[in-house]
Amino acid sequence: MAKTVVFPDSEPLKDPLSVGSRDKKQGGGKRPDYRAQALRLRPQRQALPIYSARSAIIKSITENATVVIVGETGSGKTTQIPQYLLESGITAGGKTAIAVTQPRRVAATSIAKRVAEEVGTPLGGRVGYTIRFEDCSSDATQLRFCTDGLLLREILADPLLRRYSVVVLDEAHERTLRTDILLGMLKDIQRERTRVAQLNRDAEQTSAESMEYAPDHRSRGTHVKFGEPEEDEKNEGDGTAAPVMDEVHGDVSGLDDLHIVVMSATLDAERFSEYFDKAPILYVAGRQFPVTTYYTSDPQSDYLDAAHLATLQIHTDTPSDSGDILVFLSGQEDIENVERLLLDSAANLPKGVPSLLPCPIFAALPQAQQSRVFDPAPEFTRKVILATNIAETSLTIPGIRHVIDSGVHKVRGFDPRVGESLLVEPISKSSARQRTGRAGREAAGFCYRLYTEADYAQLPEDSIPEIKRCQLSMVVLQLKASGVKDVMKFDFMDRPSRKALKHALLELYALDALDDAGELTPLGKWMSEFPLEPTYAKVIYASAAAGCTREAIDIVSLLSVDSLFYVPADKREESNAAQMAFRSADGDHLTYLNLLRAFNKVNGDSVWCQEHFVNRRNVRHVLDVRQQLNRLCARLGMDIERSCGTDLASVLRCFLAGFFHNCAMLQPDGTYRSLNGSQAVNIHPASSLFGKKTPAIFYDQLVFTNKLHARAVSAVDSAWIAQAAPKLYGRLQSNSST
DNA sequence: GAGCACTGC
Repeated sequence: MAKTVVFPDSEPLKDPLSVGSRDKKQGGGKRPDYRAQALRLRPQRQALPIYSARSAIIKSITENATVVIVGETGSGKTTQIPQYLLESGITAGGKTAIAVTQPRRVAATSIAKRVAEEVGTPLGGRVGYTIRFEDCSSDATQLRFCTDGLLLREILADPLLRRYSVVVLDEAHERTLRTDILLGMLKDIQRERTRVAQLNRDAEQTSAESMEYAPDHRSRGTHVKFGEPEEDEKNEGDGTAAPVMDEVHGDVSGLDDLHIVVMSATLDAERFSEYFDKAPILYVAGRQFPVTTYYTSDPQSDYLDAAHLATLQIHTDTPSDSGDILVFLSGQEDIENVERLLLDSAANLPKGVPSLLPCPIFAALPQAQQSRVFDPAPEFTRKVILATNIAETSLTIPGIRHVIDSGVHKVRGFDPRVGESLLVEPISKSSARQRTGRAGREAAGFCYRLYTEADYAQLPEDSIPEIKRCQLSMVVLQLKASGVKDVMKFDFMDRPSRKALKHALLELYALDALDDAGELTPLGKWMSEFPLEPTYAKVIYASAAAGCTREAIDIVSLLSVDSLFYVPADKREESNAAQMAFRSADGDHLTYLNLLRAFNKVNGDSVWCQEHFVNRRNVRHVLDVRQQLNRLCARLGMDIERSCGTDLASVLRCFLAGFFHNCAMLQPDGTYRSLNGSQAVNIHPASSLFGKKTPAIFYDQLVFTNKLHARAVSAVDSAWIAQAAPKLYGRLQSNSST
């Protein structure tokens, strides 16, 4: 079944502009000479390892419903295969398009740019990209790069993905939550498209007057009214209306089969192949420089210490022009510790040894400091990049020849009984190989694993797919909204536990997104329109009746990033003082709101942000989310300017419509206990309510690290909790008066 | 007394 592609292929590439329709905006004289540029890049394209397999790849994809392609780093699969498809004429002269999904936004945009250059068209013409907040595509776009999350949203609007004849899933081996949902849904869509296409072909043959399609299994749009949510619980919705084919599938005449291409970097291709009914697997050789791997002879009890010593050893034993050092650590704390150790040692290096410059990089680090890893090191200096997993896949740092692998990373986990966790765990073999590969991007390199070879042998082959270790309420809502009746029977490539699925169903039921029969309610359908966790969508819904939609949208947007502030380890006091300016006695939600207002007042001034330890990039992301939610809410008929003014208690109250499960009460001994599980809950030290004895609180999330921490906490009156969830907590008395 | 990485019409 599996075959290796090594066929020579002498067929020259076609003229990029002679294939398919031409771009609309031509002429005018001033436009850059795209064609000349494409011709210039052609020799590079033809020199890629994958080029020799070009015709075999096209043949396999056009002849099979699904093809799995394994290509190592540097094979060129990501940029070339989409172009081969474009050249193959699979888009029926431009009537249909090709979608290529990426797990990350930057990848989608940068690859689209590169491919547009190679094809010889302006970006947004025949080749374009679409990511959240940014659409660089047009009606002429036949090759669209997008994030996998975006294609998922597209399925909600177009359940059969009618505009596409091919969907390419890149980086499928990463098994992100969205890749896994896409895999399942695409399999479904492919089956339905084949059926419809067959009917179309039959109809063409017999020219039958009326075609009959099987009963529709997808739900139709319904609407939700605002103003009196108490009253319209029951009599809302039109779910019983007779199905109208066009509303569901749109025009299906002429609809053809959907081709799926699964691209993966590792050798777990067999599993993808099995999942897609034994789809053929093509292997494409990559181009990587050799990396020599070393293990420690004994297990290391302290990997921070080991990382520090290994760095010094490499630095003194190899010439400084032999490349920079990249150290993989688990998180900010690790990184700051190793940085401190290195700075101490760097100050005491023997004479004649070049300087050592530690460069930390992790997601929460402000942009300005992140970009330092890309700056060339000063004269006679070697850079040591101290990184989290961010350097494993998300960004590639040039100049790296030495990799030090601690063998650990932090993993977000979820268990319906224990809740969410964030713990340091050993990495997988494929992750270790990925880290190693980072030393061989530009030349032969070295990888130093801070664990023994025997330990390596014990590591799991692959990490557990995200879908098996995260909350599923949003996944389930999305599946329900795209017409999956029984999520327990959905064909997941890796099935989440029954418990986790049930937990999600119960959560959605509690939020009134599902009814007694487990069917999507009109409110549930409404909530699924939001690119948000269902709890947040519920808060926005409740804000209409509470008269605080403005504030609800603001705060929900603020909660969509995980660090509004950046606190360097050595400036905790200073930053605490600076943050007092925004602090609300009611807790973090209103503190964040104050921050947003202050940020807007100074127009996001970067000096102001620095002085207040505000993460500017993240607040700007908040503004993007806010704008998107504003538009969506306006479209759904909400009054987005409806504000509660100074009555901010009503916003907090409104949050309980989504967060009644996330409440805790102060105990006589000064600790907190959660209302739903009676677990001991600790207010996170970064919270504005830390150390305060607030009688009743609700929190945005509960995460176990070394303790169970409530992050983003606000004070509430327990009577509000009783009113938000009378069946669960109706007995609670108010704690505000007296 | 302390936060891995992503994503969303």
